[in-house]
Amino acid sequence: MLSKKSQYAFQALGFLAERYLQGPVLIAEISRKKKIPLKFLENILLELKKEGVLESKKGKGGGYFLASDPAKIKVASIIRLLDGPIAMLPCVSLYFYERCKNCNEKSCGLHDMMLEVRDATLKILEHRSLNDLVSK
Amino acid sequence: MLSKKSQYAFQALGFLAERYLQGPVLIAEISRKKKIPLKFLENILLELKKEGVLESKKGKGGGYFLASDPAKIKVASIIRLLDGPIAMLPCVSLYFYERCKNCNEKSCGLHDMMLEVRDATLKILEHRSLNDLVSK
DNA sequence: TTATTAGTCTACAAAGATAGTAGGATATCT
DNA sequence: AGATATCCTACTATCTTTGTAGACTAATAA
Repeated sequence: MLSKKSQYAFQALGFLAERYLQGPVLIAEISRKKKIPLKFLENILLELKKEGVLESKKGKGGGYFLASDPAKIKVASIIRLLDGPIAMLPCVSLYFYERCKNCNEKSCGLHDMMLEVRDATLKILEHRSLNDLVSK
Repeated sequence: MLSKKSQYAFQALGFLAERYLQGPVLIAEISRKKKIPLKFLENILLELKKEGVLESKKGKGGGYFLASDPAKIKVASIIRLLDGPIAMLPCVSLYFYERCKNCNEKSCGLHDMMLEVRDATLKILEHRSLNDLVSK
């Protein structure tokens, strides 16, 4: 399951995608509209900023906004930033790979199965962007 | 990611699938062959027994064995028993469903996306059995 | 230049999950 | 009775999750 952090992040990012190119949005507004605990949201947005997903402006008229076109920001990449691996096993993870101790990957049924799951999952998540979070 | 518990469980279940109908297998043997901490494995197998996946016999000549044909035991059901939901969001889970507070499911982009992921995942895991864990 | 606004940063804390371990109780076989 | 092997409860240590607190910094406007 996605963590609360990721779930909140997607709600916030969806909101920011709707407001893309319309100037900075206050943390407090996102918090209010999306019912996300303010201080928790602060931390999440800050993290997304450090990872280059968001930009911000301080002071009056400030707030957060997407660093790039929402169509270019993949859902898969956000999950990886905040929750880590998408795969169900370390030995089938693209970005967080770790070797299995006990099985050799050439002949491990579980490995093959989870590789299939990973591919099916990424086929979806790598082709969905923040624009897909915007309700039409 | 699957927990260590699930990962160990699949190794043990794969081993028991290979030995199906060949009599009880000792916890100690599984622990040794699959390099799983003995006492941890005890707990896992006991849980799987309580859930009806395994049966056991005490005393000399005892041990664990599959309660039914490995071809009939779905990988998806084992994950649910030990780790809980397979879906990435509570609101798209079949067996652990919980309503979203903030989004309505009719028009939530994330909901739709994660529903797709769930379906793609289950399409694989619901059609794989313990026999698929046995190396050929 | 001072007050206000709004994000930045570090640290902390409570609760829960994870990954085990310990040791005695119970059932079964010889 | 004694050996074997699972059963069961409880415990612990560590990590992760889900936040909260409060001081700091930057930008704006009066």
